[in-house]
Amino acid sequence: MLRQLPLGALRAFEAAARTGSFRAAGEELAISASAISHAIRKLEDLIGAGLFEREGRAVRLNAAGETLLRHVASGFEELRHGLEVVSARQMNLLRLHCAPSLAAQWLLPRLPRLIADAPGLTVRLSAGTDYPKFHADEFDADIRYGRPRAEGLAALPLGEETVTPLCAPALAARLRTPADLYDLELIESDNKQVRWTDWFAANGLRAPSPRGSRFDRSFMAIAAAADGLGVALESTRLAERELDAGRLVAPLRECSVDIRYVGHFLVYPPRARSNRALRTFETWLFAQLGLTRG
Amino acid sequence: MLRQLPLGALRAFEAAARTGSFRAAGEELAISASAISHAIRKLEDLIGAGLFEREGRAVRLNAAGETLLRHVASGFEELRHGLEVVSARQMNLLRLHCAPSLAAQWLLPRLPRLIADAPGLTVRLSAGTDYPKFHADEFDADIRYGRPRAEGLAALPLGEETVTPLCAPALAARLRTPADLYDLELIESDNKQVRWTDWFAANGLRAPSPRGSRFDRSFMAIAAAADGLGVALESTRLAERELDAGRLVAPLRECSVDIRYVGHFLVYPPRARSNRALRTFETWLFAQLGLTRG
DNA sequence: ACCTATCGTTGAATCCAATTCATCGAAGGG
DNA sequence: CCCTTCGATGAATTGGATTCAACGATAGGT
Repeated sequence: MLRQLPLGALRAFEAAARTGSFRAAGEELAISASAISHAIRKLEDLIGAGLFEREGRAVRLNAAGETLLRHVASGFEELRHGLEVVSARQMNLLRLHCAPSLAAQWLLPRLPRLIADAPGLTVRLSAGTDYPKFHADEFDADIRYGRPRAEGLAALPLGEETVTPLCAPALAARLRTPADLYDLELIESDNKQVRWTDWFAANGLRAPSPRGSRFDRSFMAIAAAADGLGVALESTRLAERELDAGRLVAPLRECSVDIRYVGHFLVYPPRARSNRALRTFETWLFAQLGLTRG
Repeated sequence: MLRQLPLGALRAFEAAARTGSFRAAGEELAISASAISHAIRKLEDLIGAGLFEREGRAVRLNAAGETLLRHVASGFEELRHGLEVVSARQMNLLRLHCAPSLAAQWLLPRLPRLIADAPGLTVRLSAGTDYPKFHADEFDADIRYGRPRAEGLAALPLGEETVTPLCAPALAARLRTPADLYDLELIESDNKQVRWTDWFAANGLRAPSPRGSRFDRSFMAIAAAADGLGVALESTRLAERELDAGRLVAPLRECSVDIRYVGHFLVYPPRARSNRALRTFETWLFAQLGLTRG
């Protein structure tokens, strides 16, 4: 069934259709324009219909050609990607997707350490809120915020994080008790599981009506808080750098009830168990978090 | 970028991986087993890793091979399918998807007439309740029950249908007024927009509590009614054959309010406008239904 | 244990399909 | 009007895919 697939001709067609020129296609494939012409003629004879409109010395795809191009392009892309995946596995490449704030605040600062700890490992990191589609084999693993709903995926909780009010040192003097928050600007983070309402409730207080800035990324809320814009309610893990550098402090940590919860998960398809790069990374990640795997 | 895709080797790999045998792969591709061996060795050299485990005279895919096979299989399938689509267009083939009951009750009996009316046209008909995915180019058009939600599709209403109580002639004697239905078995059709409740309401009566048989396909409800199992509430278009043959009658047609509504739609992607087979079919379909297009 | 059949491997030889070459016509740009 | 660029075409060529032939390994039968 695949026996009579004119693969070479299809490759020539793809290049010609994409570039819109036989000459350009030939250059791309390092063959002559004549070869492209022959190949496309062969295809057209096979299907019994034209694929290009010849207009003088120019060529333009017709409807059938457009249709064929869609299929052929995605088909070749799939082949190319398949080879890339198995090659990547061999070269110890980890294709990692990560929630944006954790990537920026926690993972990126540690990448040099990872490279040092795991010689030969190379990491390709993508940050985004979209959920990567593992079935398309675009990524080996994902660190995501929130428990994944999808079935058939391994999801390892990355330990508990502590959520507490954070602000610049200059503001901390005005913060002795949770009730002092009523007088300050509260920075709200969207898309988070723990919000100001929850924190006030845990401390037996009514949350004030919404005011202050809103951000839809934790790292922006943290940066805003460090700039003195107000008090952010964020995970100490995500604010680790600012806390260590003294740009942020957690003034109520000793005199309030902080919220602990599991925010992030390492997720990958079961078949990735055999991926050497991922195994290396998982071990390193859990060690960095002070966790034992399980 | 596609220049160095070893297409021939990938084809050999696909056959070998699928059949699990180099010899079988060779037979399928009409080349020798030796050629398969050479091709796969070339692939393995290229990616720098093995794809098969050699165990004596047997070969078995390893993890990398499994991964590559998934991609390569779907890639070739896409190429093959692309050629099929453009070839089909040329041979005046209409790949039609259709709601099951309309296909069985209305379209199938008319197919001989279509073939006669449109010489050279060939039809491939699939019946199913699933919505065909046009982006995968599996079908040229769909006749579906209910207005389609999807955007970016042309959806032509196929005229109004009349829904009225239908039963076998033997039962019709006991049906003079809508109220007589209280004494008879009512056949309920699931997945329909018009149900007994609606019909009774339109006739100023309270619907009796559910009793009688239930079917999830109209053609089954119609067959059951023709067999004397009770009274079905169905479209006269779907019951056309049984009504013409006298196996079913519509006893209340003259003394009740029947429900008229648009149940079926012809749906296709905009690009299909240039499809000759579809144009032929659309013209024929509207003529059969006594409709003017628009 | 022995024989036989089957399967995959390997390197050299072979061959045929893909490609090039040479030439042509057509169209656009200056 | 000349010059350049592009694609088409058919015959010639070439190099990469394929076969060939010999070999090792394994399984099954007797």
